[in-house]
Amino acid sequence: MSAHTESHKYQQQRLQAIRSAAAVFAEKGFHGSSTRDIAEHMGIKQGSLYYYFKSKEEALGEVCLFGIEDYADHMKVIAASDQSFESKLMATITSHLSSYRERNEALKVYNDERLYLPEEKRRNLKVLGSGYRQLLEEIFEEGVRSGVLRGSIDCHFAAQAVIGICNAWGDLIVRDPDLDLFDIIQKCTDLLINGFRERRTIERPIDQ
Amino acid sequence: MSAHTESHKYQQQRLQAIRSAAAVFAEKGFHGSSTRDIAEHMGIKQGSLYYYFKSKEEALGEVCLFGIEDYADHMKVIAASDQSFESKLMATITSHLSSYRERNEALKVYNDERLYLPEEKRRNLKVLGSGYRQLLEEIFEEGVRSGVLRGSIDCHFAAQAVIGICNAWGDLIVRDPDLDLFDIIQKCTDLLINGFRERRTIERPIDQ
DNA sequence: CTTTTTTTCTATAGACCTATAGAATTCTTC
DNA sequence: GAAGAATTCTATAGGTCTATAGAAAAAAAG
Repeated sequence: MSAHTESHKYQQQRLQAIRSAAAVFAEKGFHGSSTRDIAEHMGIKQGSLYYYFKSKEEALGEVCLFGIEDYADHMKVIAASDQSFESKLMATITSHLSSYRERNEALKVYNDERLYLPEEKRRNLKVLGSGYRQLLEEIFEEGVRSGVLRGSIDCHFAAQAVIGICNAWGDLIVRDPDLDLFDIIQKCTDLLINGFRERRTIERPIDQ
Repeated sequence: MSAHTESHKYQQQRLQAIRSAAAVFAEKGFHGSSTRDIAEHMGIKQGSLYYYFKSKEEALGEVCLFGIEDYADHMKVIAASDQSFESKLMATITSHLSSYRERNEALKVYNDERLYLPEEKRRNLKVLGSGYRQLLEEIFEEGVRSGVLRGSIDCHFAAQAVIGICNAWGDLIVRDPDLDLFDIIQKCTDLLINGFRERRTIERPIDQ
């Protein structure tokens, strides 16, 4: 029963444990992963993992939090910035998809496994996730007010659609490292703004 | 070791077993579900389940097949039909989303759990899934040729995007039975065709 | 009603998994 | 380099899970 000085090494290793759990959960799912898998991934023995987590479930909670947290933070920066609607949308998609490619697997775990958390923890996480969606929704509302977007669109639907499409492509990106991230970002943005229909009027494609 | 007369009752019960497995897998995931859960769901004892499946994994395989099969069949009907691009797209979305709401949970299991199947079975399923996407892609190509869609769009991207957005909304639909299916179908179709941008030109909204 | 076949049940072997306890090791600090 | 603290290890209790074997029950056939 250690008195948790929260030493430097402890913090470092705990972070590593979260990363390892994220990688393993992302590949095999929460129930398909064993604590042995996670421990092996970080180069320690199974029992030692419990120095950092009080249970496997706590590990899942930390991974989900890690996944959504700075992701939601990033959204705040975008929402607060002084860009056009189109730039904000593209920045959102870029942030979302990049996080799948580069950052870590925690976002995927948040998306796919959080429902295995106990009710209460899930509610806490939902606050962050809803906050994210809310900010995105407000970006759309602003877009409508400024006349860039059609007045008839449902901003709640729009925000969900962006998140959905990003998660779908995120999964594909994780599975296929050869996919061109920037190409997908552009096409997603283009789709959401312009749709697929041919127009008789000549209009600039979205400027980046 | 029965000689499998494939009696009427056997077939009936096996189908029930697949349905039960689909329901349980959809709720708890493959690794989170036990054979006891599945058996209980169909009102028999755990051991009896092995009269219908040789392993839990085989059950997953059957569920995935069941999920994608008539779903892909339905796509063939749509693709072969003699409708406008817009009608075909809407029919596709309708079929996809309705299957989440009404039919069964097998499609969700196909989407989320098939990667836990052994390599070979996964390849077999991939044929069906790719066929589905292929048909959708061809619908888009036809749309481009007929001038309804912009010539600049990437039809492979478009098909993936449709599938992605349908799966994303499908998950939401499963979790929230109050969502208005037809409303979502219309908004998805509208988004994919027209995008969110305001146009100065006056154009009819998509006719249904 | 008896025999045969199909379906379900009970019981269990054998594997694996989580979480804990206490020993062993490594790192700090004096 | 000795004492104390932090980290990792080994070993295991106690639980659950898959899959099988053989008995029992139900259904079908004669």
